[in-house]
Amino acid sequence: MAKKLTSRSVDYSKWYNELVVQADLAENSAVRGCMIIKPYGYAIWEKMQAALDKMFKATGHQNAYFPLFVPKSLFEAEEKNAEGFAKECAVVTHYRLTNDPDKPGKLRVDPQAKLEEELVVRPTSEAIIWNTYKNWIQSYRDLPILLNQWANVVRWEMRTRLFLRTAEFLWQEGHTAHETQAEAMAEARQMNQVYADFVENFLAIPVIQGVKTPSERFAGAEETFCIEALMQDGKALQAGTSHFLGQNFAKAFDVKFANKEGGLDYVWATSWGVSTRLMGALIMTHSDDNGLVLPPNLAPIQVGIVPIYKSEEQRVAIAAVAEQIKAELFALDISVDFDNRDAFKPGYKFNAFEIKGVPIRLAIGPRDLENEQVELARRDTLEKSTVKLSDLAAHITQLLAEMQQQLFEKAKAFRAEHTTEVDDYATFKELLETKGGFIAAHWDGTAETEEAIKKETKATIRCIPLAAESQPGSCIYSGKASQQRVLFAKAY
RNA sequence: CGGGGUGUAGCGUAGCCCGGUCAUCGCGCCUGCUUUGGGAGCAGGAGGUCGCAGGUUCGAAUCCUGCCACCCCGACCA
Repeated sequence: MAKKLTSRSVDYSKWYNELVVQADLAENSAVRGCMIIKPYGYAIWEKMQAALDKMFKATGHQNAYFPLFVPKSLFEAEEKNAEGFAKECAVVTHYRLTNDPDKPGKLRVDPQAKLEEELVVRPTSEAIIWNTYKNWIQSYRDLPILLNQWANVVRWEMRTRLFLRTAEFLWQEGHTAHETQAEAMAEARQMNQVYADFVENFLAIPVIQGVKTPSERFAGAEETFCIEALMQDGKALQAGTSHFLGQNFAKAFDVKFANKEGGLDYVWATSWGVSTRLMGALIMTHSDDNGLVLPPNLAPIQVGIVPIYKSEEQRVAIAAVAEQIKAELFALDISVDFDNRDAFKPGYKFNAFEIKGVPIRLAIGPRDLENEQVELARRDTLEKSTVKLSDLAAHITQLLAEMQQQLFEKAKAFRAEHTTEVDDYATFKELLETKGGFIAAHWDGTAETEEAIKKETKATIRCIPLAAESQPGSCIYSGKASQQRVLFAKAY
């Protein structure tokens, strides 16, 4: 079962994997590095999708869908992007299988069916989309294009882990085209802000907004904005990115438009995405030794009801009350699961709801019936209380909102405790090994220093925070002058 | 692709060095009874080509050879 999270000595990865399985979210597939998302896990993803989609629409975006396959010639058009992803591409080379003459009953790839041009399974869709935008854009009147697609992508990573890094994953990717640099830059910033709002308000995970250093930038981007979160084991997790792509893709795919002055300009671009990795962030931010803890806004089941009875008569009477509560909460748009299965005992059901992270659990027994009350247990604090039936709906409505807020505050307090300003390299190294978390330190701005620190400590610059005030200092590694602190951490 | 390791029931495992009632145990599953306010107890039961293919031997989960798969460490990474 789960071990203590806070101890540095535990095998966190084991804890994480066990938790994912126990909470019934996902499992490894027979396909290498791929993941099967189970119904309960997918329900959470759907909630994320719904909330994000609403925010995208509110900022003027529409959904569309582009092909899974990218012809190699298109893929390689934007050199930096192609180079960045080349090492992790799945490639389709044939389109047919045939009976194997040497092994009866077996199939082999038909050598006759070799594709004229290989198809890359998209690791991201800039190439195929910009090849399309070329045909859609002639004039400034065609701009901006503000599209998003919900899709799967494939990145053939060496090492995989449920939700955090799987060979195939689900995500949304926004791809926008603009008339001016300023407009594209504003879009990239806006979407990073949308991500920050979403993750903080729905997942209850506090994030730091920042920009990536050149070496950590998305392949093909001129600026990468990101939101960085801190997990309970002190490691950082990149939760979302938004890229200002400049005119790189427009130039690679020759996307020009006639501007208002009658000249011809290259289009300015952005792309932005978040993935099922957010599920990993959710798990690692809030969960405890008893299992998953879900913020009410994302919980597929917000209230679980457990009946406690001895006789069939009691069971019927309790079910009547439970159904009534369920109907009342349903009318308030609160999702309820009344677990009336006779094959399981109450203790088992308590535990099952706990593992799944159901925010509020109600227990109703004969005692409660008599007193017109229920026992209410909240998942985050594990506290129990007794609530009168007459007050129940109002109480739950308020409590759910409160829990959402408190989970966020708790995570924020944790992050504050685990963010340290450091001015010398010895302390920096020691902190990484002991306390972990974010370390705000001065950096001379060179890739060499960044690389050296990474080699020596495994810590990377997570981001240069947008909100940071300028503060002169000297680089912890080289001692050279620096104008502001950046955030270092070991990361997933 | 380098270094290390592991394949035994749905899952997790013992046995392997030292061949011979060894196919072990736990979880899960099925049946019955008793239970039900924090993961039930007892009794009975089902389920395994011991990764695959050869070899050595009277006899192989165990020894040998070759394959295959997976895991961990490194390079890579949302």
